[in-house]
Amino acid sequence: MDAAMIEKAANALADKNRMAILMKIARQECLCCGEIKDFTCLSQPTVSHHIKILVDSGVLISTKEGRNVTLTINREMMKHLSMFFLQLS
Amino acid sequence: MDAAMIEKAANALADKNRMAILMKIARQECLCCGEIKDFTCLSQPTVSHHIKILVDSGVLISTKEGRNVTLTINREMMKHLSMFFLQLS
DNA sequence: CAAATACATCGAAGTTTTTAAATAAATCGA
DNA sequence: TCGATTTATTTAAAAACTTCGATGTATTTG
Repeated sequence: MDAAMIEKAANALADKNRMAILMKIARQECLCCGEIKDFTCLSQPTVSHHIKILVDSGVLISTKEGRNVTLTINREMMKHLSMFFLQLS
Repeated sequence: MDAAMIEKAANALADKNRMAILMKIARQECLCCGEIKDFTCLSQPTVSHHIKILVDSGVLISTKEGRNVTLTINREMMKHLSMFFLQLS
């Protein structure tokens, strides 16, 4: 887990809407894109864009189920992030 | 430590140069702005701008000593960040 | 006090990001 | 197969960010 990966994950969380999506999924265990669209006040393409950033950064994991995409927290990434900041404390 | 504070800290680390500054300070214990300017390839106003973001977000602590500003890691913030991600893991 | 040093602020240029409408692609149900 | 549903992509505009030169402010030194 080098600085570049931390930076990428940080970038994914450096947005109000993406942070809200993360917290929502943290509470609900998992959600699909449509549910995230309903939950936020964003358009479908915008949600798709944010989801892509969260998944590409490794913060979320997406699994396609039929025509739905289910999103869950990447708990391994959360562990890595936790360790990174613990080492700086 | 609410989501808004995490988001702000994440934003501070969502930049290559700011992440490099954090890692440098982590290794060197503390630095002043001039040393950061030398270490990076950035102009003095740009360094000042990045330092401000890092300090305002709570990631770094700045202490004025004469005409120098010394920067250290805010280890309490690092602990909070570590705990936040641990809870999501 | 004047000059030098260290950092902050202002203003502007260039780049990136966020956003949504339009459209495409894939999948499901009838 | 056809229409509906779900998500992705393209495109374009607006907002935000990064950067640095010029300038300002505070502090130290001679």
